[in-house]
Amino acid sequence: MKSFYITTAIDYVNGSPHLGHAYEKVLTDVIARFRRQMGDKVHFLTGTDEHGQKVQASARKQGVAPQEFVDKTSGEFRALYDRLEVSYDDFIRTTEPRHQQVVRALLQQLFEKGEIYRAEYRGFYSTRQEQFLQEKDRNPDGSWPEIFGEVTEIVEPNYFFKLQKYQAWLVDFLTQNEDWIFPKFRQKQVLEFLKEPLNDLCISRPKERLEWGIPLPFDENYVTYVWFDALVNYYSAVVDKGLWPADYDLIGKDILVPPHAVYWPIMLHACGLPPPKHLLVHGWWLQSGAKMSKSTGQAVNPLELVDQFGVDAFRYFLIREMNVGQDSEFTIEQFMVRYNSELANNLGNLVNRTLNMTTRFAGGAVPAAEANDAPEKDLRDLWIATRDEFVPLCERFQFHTGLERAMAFITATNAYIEKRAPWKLGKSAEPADRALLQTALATMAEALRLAAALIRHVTPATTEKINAALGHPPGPDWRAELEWGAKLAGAKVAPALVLFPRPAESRGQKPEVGGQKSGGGGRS
RNA sequence: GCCAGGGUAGCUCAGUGGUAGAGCAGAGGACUCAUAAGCCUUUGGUCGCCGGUUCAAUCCCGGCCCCUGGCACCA
Repeated sequence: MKSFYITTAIDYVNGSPHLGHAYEKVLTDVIARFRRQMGDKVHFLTGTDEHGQKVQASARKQGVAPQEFVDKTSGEFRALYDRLEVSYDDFIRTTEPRHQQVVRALLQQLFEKGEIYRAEYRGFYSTRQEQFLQEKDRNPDGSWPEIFGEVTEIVEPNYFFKLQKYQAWLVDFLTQNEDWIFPKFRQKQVLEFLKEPLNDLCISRPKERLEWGIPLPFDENYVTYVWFDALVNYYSAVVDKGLWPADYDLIGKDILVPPHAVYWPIMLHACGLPPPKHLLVHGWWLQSGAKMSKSTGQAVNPLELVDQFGVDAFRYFLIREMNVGQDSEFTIEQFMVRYNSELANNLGNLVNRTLNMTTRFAGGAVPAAEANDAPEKDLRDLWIATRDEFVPLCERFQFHTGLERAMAFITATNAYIEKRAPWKLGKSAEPADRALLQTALATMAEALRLAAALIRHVTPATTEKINAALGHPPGPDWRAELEWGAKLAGAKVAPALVLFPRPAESRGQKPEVGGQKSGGGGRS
């Protein structure tokens, strides 16, 4: 059994989870579920990033200890992912001892090898914001914005990691591994970035200014600053499991360069470890719609759609709408279009009419097919083509196209039903008509079962409900579930099932999705 | 400014060196098992602009315009 280790970015807990966080985890989950179905032994890691200046400041502002603060906010992220049926195998928190130990061990190792040295760090510091500022924080005229208060240039000793030393190695690695990053064009951006010489990386902060961090093993007056703390989680979580390197690290495009594409592989290389096999870089959900809803006095938080329309509808939308790697617009209108036309009208209604007709015309038991004429054969041929195309699409992360094909098959199944018109056959006592009726009922039930099996990694609960309604306990082998057969003959079906009820909106009213304002573009 | 992505039907997008595609929306029709769902038919586009290569360009090349994002020690 092939092992497949996949990670998400860990979320910084200084804030609440939003659409961007949710998307990344759902996308990773869809990949993880797909790989499991394909027979891989999957290890799926997610978690939270919990140290640093901002967390320390937020905790102080709330008058609680940092640990108490991160326990609470980390719990929020985890609760969301549980709600979204994200099937992670491990949830790592950077405040956990198992992580801190590994970070300290790696730092000690690098220090002893001379990869870390002490030097003066120079920068402009805002006392009010308790942070170093960057050149891009300046106003166009060179002054510092008001919110930073007094800004002074300070010089303090810190520890640096010899990043520049490995620049040539990294360029070489990227040149020789053209498919390291998906989508491919992102890799070009990294090489572009590497045309400029790197500086070494400052990896510490003195404890008097930042105490909420992992102490450096070789100087307890300092804590680790950011990179060795955050990035190492992918490794520390599996250090004793023999799973490194990861097959895929999923990240947003905002944290590709420099952290994941430059710092991380170099850090690993300096430690004598291989880089992850691949990075998968996703885009952002743009929400210009948030502005629009403001003008109507009704802001929309996409996460509220989960409660209103169900987890699977939400997951379906995210995966159906986004071309992995690109950006996409999130609007409630588009969500409703997908929900109504694809989930409710096309799939949901197929489920209900199938169950209803089986109950009405066959006493609630799926008959055996008795004929195989052109309509059956055509549908079956389409199924074979759809299935054969679907798996490779998923392997290339083209999940949205896969779902489109699945929907086309469902549409064809609806069309097949019209062609056979079981409601007419049901009125006939002719033996030929009876046989055709049985064939039609068997065929539509089988097609529905197959369609549900196909999209299981995106809509696990829906697939389960459909199987249950069809009286079908799925087997352990997903590929076998995709074979057209007579698995359902004799199965007792449920009389009816409305999976995706049409909302008030479709009757001319806006859905109630008011609430607090949502976040921005979808950072991880 | 540099780099990248994108600019194709009202909307969201797919696509190919050889008379432009899908879904949704719009129009018409037949049906009634079903979530007033489903099915059939159909309107609709100088494929961002200008040049070039070619028998032929939306697709290749050059230039330009517009939108989005990145340009490091921030995650």
